[in-house]
Amino acid sequence: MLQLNYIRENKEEVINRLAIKNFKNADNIINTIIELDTNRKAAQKQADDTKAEANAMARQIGDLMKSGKKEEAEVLKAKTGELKNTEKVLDDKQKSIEAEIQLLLVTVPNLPHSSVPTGKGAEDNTVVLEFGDKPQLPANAKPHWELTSKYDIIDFEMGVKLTGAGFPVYKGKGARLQRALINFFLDRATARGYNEVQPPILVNEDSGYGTGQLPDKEGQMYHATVDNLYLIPTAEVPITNMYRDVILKESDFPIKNCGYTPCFRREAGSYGKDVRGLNRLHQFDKVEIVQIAHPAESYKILEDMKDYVADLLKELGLPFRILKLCGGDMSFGSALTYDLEVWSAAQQRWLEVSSVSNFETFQTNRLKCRYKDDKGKTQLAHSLNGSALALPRIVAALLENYQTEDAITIPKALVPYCGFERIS
RNA sequence: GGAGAAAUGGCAGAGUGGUCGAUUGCGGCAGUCUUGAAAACUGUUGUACCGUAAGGUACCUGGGGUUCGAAUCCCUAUUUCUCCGCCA
Repeated sequence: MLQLNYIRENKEEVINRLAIKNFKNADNIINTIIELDTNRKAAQKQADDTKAEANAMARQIGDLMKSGKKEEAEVLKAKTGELKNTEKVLDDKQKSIEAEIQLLLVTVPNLPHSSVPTGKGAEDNTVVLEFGDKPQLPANAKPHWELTSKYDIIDFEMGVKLTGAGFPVYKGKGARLQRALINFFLDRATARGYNEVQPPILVNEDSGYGTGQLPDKEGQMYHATVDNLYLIPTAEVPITNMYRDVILKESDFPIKNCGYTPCFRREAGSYGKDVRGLNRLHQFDKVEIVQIAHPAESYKILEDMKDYVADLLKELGLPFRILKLCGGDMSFGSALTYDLEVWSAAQQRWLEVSSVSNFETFQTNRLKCRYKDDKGKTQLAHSLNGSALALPRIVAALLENYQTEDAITIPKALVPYCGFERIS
């Protein structure tokens, strides 16, 4: 959520930058918000003045009572009735304007960073790095969904029986590979100074709002309605919400957390070949890295996070590329996003395995995550997060890229974690 | 799940209808003293909104109510603690 004061003071700039995100009707919405805010201020002034008057009168009545002047007190009491009514009306007015502002404000996306390229969609993203050689596969190379059944390591049909499509059952060395990847990712992250946390995978409504999944992406989360809890779509939600309503000290920075959780996404509305095999699941495993940063440091940190994820892919020996997303392809809350995609050799396509973003104050404004600066003033912190990494597509690329005639070779870095060198 | 108790500022802990945004202690910050530090002493120390400012308003877990006036009384939700039950 953008800061109202910032919108007021930088109206033209806000409208121009929203254009880069292809946000429709920005001019109209921003002007309406500012106008409503002006009304709100006037309403608050009136309400506050009325309350001040009522408070003064109550004090007077108290004094009169104490000094035994009951009749005078009664006279004043009679006067307060009208004041109370006015108070109620003005309060309601203020509240309804505030609600109106809020309703509009949550529809406005974050402003893109000045380096974000313009563009409409995925085709306009900038490739900032392409790394590694695409492997030459044997003539009869198979896509991962055939390999998984050939070696009996992932059972999609069993998942359908137990739950439904998009909930695979990992078996034998397939299951072990999952565990190996999770441990590998967590070990690397902690070695880089991230503090490992194991958060709940169900969160309440407040947390959903805090990181912005609610209200707009309500339909994308599984909702346990009996207790009004949501299954997390990413560990970003609980880990970032740990800093909801928190005032930090400057010396607390940098705050680096990582965590493994299963992630749950309804993925309502996605069908077709993109969802085959491991390409798109309803439940999957992911290690997430999250930082709360000093605003002056956040872009340096973003680069560092991006480079860290790239290092993971290098260690796994997967060819990858890094994209800087254009305005039209960026997520709602992000100011700058790098996507990391691995080359899936049998599918002959890039698969997104990580998205690393700086949200600047967009999340922390809603979360009320602040710090005291050197002048003792409270300021909003910056929040950043990235996948490091999501498992399914990594597994897909590993299986496809490392396949031989009769086996799948495990990359060196993973062997100590797997306890085997090949799947055959 | 049943019965009872409780929730106050960074922490501890007073406050049971009026001048309480809240006594006090600890912690934090600034200063005095000191070569420096500690100790001691002095001062200061929540957040948000409105206002150029003076100042005003709101917040004592959340929501609602009683009252001229609520941290204080009532209702409700949540959480915590104790006892009982159940249980990985």
